[in-house]
Amino acid sequence: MEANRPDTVTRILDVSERLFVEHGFEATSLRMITQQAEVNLAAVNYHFGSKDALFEAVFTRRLGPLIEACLAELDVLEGNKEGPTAEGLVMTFIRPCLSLSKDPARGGALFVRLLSRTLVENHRLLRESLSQQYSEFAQRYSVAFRQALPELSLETLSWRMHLAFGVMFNAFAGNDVLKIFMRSQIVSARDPEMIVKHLVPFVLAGLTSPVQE
Amino acid sequence: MEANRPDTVTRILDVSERLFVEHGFEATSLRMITQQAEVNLAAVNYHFGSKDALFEAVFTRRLGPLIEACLAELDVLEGNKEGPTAEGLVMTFIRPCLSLSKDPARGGALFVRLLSRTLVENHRLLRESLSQQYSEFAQRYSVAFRQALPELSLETLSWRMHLAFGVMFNAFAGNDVLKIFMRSQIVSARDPEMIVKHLVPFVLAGLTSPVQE
DNA sequence: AGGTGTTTGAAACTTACGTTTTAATTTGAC
DNA sequence: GTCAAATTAAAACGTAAGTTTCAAACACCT
Repeated sequence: MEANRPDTVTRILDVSERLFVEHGFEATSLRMITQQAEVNLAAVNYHFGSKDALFEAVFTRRLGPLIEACLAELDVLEGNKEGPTAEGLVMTFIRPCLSLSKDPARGGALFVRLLSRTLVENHRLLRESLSQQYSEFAQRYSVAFRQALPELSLETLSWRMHLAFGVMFNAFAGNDVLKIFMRSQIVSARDPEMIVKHLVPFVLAGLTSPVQE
Repeated sequence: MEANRPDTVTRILDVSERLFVEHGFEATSLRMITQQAEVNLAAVNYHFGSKDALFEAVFTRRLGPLIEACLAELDVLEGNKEGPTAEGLVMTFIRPCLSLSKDPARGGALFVRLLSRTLVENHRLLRESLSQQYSEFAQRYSVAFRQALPELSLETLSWRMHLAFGVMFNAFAGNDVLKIFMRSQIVSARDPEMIVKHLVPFVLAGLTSPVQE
């Protein structure tokens, strides 16, 4: 057929990624996917086994490299003489997200939105398979943030990391709470450069704010 | 039958609220709802018309009062002589959320989670019906934050409000990004008092952080 | 008590879903 | 070119979904 038309598996993954983000897992039918991917209905079950397995495949295709990129950035940062700073740590997460968001070949910002959706939906995939698979990720960041912000108690630091990663994920996913209420939403809310420009100072301020007594 | 057993409509709403949060709109069937609510299957369509209308009813039952409570807090704050502070403004939103979260009779923290889920899922209900219905909410906060933080440019302020409301919603919804990766999640992540203790300083720091050049 | 409008109950209807099956087609090695 | 394996195509299967129907039960007013 055509030269640069991706193969069946890739076409299914690409279309699924987009549709899962747009409509969610449950509301996306295999017939929608196979129709838009221009493949036969049975192709999904043939190549992936089930709709659940397809979802996992869509997910792991992007998450693995993203985590790897963060860990690689952490390696570089920890190679420096002086210990990691909060800003340096935040950027080890921001940069891979930004890179992913700007690369259409890797799904652009789609995957971060999918990740965000899946998180909120509390999928069993995240609770079971992935949680222990990427436990190194959280472990490394926990240790590094303890070094970068030693003046914070363990409880406070855990909470701030929780809040910081939450707001970062949300920002990259383009989740705009205020858009429900506002007619004029932020026009640049999904421009990756703009995200970083405003997100990083916000997160850093929250992370490094002096503890209240 | 029993004395304090709520009527059919209320039982349906209560069960729906919980199930929509747990499984999402699409994955929650009317048969699940009517079974747990101990009402007939046809009762949903009789009282609400459709599953979509039921969802809207579940939603508006809580959102209206929550918005009203925020606006009432804003009224009080704006009645003071000196203009509103960022902290005062944040608290006008935090207090009603906290109050809702602590009140089981009003669904406790369930509704905030439903709101968060619905936001991320980008339901048409939020895009269409509710957006203009509660536009006063965003309008009032926009004006008030402009007064409280006059040194920020309009762009920066919009972004910070966007990020601040995002992290506040997320915190109250108990969305824990790191829980995918960590075995030991924050145990207190859904204790309302703990949320406020750590959330408010974080958000305030982000909102009032000096602008970078 | 009788009668009217409202609510509930049980069943069926239509549709769409994920999956399976079987045959046709294509691919790749010898 | 041939044959076996892998892939695609088309159709059907069983199930569960939202909705509708219609009769029975209930509530309320005079």
